[in-house]
Amino acid sequence: MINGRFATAIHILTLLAREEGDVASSYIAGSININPVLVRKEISVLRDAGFVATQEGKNGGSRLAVRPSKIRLSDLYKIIYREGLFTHSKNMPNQHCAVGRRIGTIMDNLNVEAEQALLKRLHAISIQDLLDKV
Amino acid sequence: MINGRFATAIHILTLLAREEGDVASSYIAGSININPVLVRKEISVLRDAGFVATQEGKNGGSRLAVRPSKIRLSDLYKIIYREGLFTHSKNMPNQHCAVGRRIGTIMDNLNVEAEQALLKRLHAISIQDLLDKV
DNA sequence: TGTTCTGTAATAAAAATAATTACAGAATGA
DNA sequence: TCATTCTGTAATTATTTTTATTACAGAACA
Repeated sequence: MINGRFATAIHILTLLAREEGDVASSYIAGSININPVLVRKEISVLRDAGFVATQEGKNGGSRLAVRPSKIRLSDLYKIIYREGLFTHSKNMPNQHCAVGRRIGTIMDNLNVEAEQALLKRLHAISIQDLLDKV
Repeated sequence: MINGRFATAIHILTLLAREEGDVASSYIAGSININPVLVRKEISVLRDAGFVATQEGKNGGSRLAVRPSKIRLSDLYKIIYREGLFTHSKNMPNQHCAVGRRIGTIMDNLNVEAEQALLKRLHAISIQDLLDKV
């Protein structure tokens, strides 16, 4: 679902987009109302993607590394749902049944279609757009 | 995610679309490789929606109640994800923070946008279309 | 009237998410 | 220098969600 990590990432980035200096993970966690460790983990993903920069040590924290208008939600989606939002069931369908044999491929194609539709829409929305709504 | 119940429903309907008479839940469960009770539960939802008809008792089972071309995946999606695929986190964000105060509405809007994009695509695909691929 | 289906409730097991604890290392500055 | 306050990350626990199982009443049929 689009919540969970995706919502967390959006919240983090929108918050950072509004703040001047380095923002501590505990502060961000206080705004989202989740555990600071989860924030740090998500930030490490965002950092790997080049969206944020982090300063360790006292008075440290994170800040945006690019302009908010450069962060599209489609990028975020791809980073976070690397393995596809619409994942496989791990129960192997019955291969002796014609439908069971084909359903895997059918669902795969469907997932691709669905994700493409989603990404196309998310591509048009940036963190700046969300920021404008705050 | 699009799997789980959604994939189950699609599998059930595609199977029923290929079969002549009433199909038992245990047979369907054997094709999907899940528990028959889950199949019966999902069928009860599909029945409430008017897509399938069920015959109880010996030699009973389910069959399609409408033509496969009349069942669009967008309909299925709506039936199954009544409360929205992209649901809320139940942690209330910090209302003393400007971002925390607005993020709920922002995510709600985003979810609507995302679902609309998804539904638009799913609207163009029917069970008949999937059947043609089997 | 026994057999074989369904419907559904209740419970248990498994998987996915989120929270917490713990601690080493980095930067700061008194 | 060294106490303080940050981060990063591993390990564990707790919670929630999803799936599976068990159980049994009722329907239809031969």
